[in-house]
Amino acid sequence: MNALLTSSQRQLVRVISESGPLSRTEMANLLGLSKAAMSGIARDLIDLGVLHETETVYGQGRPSVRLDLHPECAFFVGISLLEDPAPMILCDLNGKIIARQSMPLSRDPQVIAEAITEGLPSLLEAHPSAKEKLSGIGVALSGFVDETQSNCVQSTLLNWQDVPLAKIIRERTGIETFIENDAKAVAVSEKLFGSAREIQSFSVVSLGDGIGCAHFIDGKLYRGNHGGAGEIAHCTIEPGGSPCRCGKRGCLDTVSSMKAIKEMSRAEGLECVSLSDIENEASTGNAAAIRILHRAGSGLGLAIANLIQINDPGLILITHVEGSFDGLFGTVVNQAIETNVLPRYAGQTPIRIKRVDGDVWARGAASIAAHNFLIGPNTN
Amino acid sequence: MNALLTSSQRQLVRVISESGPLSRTEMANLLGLSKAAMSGIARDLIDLGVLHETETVYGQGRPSVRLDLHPECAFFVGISLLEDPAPMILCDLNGKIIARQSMPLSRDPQVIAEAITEGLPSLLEAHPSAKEKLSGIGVALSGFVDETQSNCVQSTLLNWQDVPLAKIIRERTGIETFIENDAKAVAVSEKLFGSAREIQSFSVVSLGDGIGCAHFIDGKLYRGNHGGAGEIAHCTIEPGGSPCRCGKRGCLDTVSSMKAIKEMSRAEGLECVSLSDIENEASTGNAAAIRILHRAGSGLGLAIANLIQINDPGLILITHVEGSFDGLFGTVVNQAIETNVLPRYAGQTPIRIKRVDGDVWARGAASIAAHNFLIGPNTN
DNA sequence: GACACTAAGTTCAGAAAATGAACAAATCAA
DNA sequence: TTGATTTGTTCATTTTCTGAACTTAGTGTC
Repeated sequence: MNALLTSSQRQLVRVISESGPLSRTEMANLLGLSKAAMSGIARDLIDLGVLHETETVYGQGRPSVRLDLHPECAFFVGISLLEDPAPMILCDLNGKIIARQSMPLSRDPQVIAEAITEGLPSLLEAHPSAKEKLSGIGVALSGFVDETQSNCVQSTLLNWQDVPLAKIIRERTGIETFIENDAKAVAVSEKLFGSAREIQSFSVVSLGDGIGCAHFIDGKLYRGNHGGAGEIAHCTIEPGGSPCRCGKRGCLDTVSSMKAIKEMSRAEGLECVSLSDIENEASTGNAAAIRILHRAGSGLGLAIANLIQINDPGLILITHVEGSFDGLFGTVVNQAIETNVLPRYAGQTPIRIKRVDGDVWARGAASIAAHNFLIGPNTN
Repeated sequence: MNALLTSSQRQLVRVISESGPLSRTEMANLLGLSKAAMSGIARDLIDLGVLHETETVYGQGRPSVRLDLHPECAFFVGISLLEDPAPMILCDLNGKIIARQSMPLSRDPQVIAEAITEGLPSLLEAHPSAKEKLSGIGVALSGFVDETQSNCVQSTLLNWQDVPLAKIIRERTGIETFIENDAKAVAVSEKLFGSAREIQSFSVVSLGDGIGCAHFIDGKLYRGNHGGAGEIAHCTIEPGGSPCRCGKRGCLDTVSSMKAIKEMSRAEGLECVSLSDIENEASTGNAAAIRILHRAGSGLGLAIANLIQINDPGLILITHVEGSFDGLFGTVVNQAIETNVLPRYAGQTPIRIKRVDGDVWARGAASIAAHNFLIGPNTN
């Protein structure tokens, strides 16, 4: 179906997915087409079930009718290989999750493909229309993915090297499949479903056991020359600092990741199992807890400040699963960003904090499939 | 003339400017058009004088004829407002400088426009065809420029705030004019005329009295949300370090710029007026000189490593006017990059050093006009 | 409530751009 | 010399877009 859309239809779908519902006239202006051409394109897409008419807006003259993507014109499956068991969700074109289950995680791509194939029927069971209009599978994983979103070039976590996972799953299930790095998948889902819809250039920093980061530049996910754009976790923050598992020293990952914070706490003899625990300790005046949070926060803040200086994004979106940004840690992060960004820019770059639930990765994965459905792999 | 080209013609011109001479069949494949369509488009562009046939390539079957941009189909004037007197050059579509003169620098935009208008006749005097085909003026300056390349949002050096310089010059001379930040202009000239032609994503770091940086991402200059992408000079490199004129502390600019290196030398009592002098001192074992170069080199290396980690560019091009990269400074920069980049990427990002002459800025400025002529402001 | 006024969206003939297929052109290989 | 091969052209046809006139569905005014 994707391939059946003409290039103008594609452009229109893209514009709506970025800007939300628009009238025909508005779309004609945005795309630089005549009203006549728009009229035809819109009619075709409505007939195809891709668009539908929504609200009517009254002003002077004939009211305009806004067109939006029909949320149920396509459905997507998203799978996260970052957790065990691996979550598997079904969602519509708006990113709404309509079914959820899980499957065992494996390091063998064939076994993964098999598990997905076996899991699909029950996932789709209660949703016959989704079954019919299933348009793609997305898989999120920790590692480097090539620009075709088909091959995992390298994954330490899964111990992979050049694994054509997408092709394997595609062949096994018969469904169009794309894979993506975890942080990049989250960025796409924020662009497509989330709070960064209308922003052309922004970066997502995802804070969890590790630290991920991905950039949208001029409306497109920028993956970098080796798929490594956004590897902020291994920026040197403390020159000559603690050794990192990557082989260098003083990486951001060794200072500000949740894993690092917890390890530092343990080393200091604090009995903390979560960020909240450490925040609590700090708020009661525990010097070690304060020191750890300060170090972690200023490290992350410095890295983000560098990112702002280098790329001048329109938004920094920090996602975190655990803890909160209301405490000392968040305060220090914000302060460090302020003090390390050019004064005339400080405060000019919106920093948005978003607490995400356990579905982030799976939803991100699904958004990769949705993105390929909407925009297509080749951005003409 | 620019406006007279159709969108297909534009695309073709762009492809050739990126890939160099191509046969009609190759272009048809690259643009996804039929041979028939290509044939017509090529004919039109040849008739317009934009393209011309170059070498004939023999293989099996009918030989193919490569088409290239006609270097004399358009001429551009480039002016650098970074020096006094301000250089003013005339160049063709290949970036070849065919005339050169200078004009007095001023802080008054009206006076600048006047000086340009007065300088044009003598610049064009010996080149009647250039006079006829003059297609644009480019101006490079130190400061922030908005995305329309018309307004200087802010320039400390010129003490400007929201100056619509391009419009003023355009109105005074009657010639299409674009302005650009110095580092970004150099990046464009490297993409258009220089060694980064075929690379889609790369960063230029220009080392001089100050440090500039600009990114090409997916074949387009990325200027950032406030035009501030590439402000690497004010990344914090030494937290809590020396105060910078920007108001922060420990900026790269305070450690690694030529100005900083010279100031540090003076503070150490070294009688050095150029980088070469300091390199000489260092090579004879002068501890202070070695310390200064080490500090400056590792600062710059760290900043570039951060840039690589964050953006994973296909090339880092370091341009420098003064000194050389053969000595201690260059060695330390390279080492610092190596040790601060993810080991599995170290050495994967080509670092190219380019010594540039005094025409860089003016040629960069001209390339901005050329870019707008070739690709147009709106990238459709 | 009749009337003008406004702006959205449609229709349709015609222009513009791209295609497919057949063909001409220029070479190599045997 | 003949056939194979590939580039590039031509032309009728199809696809896509435009301009202008028109229909539609409201608001504002008297």
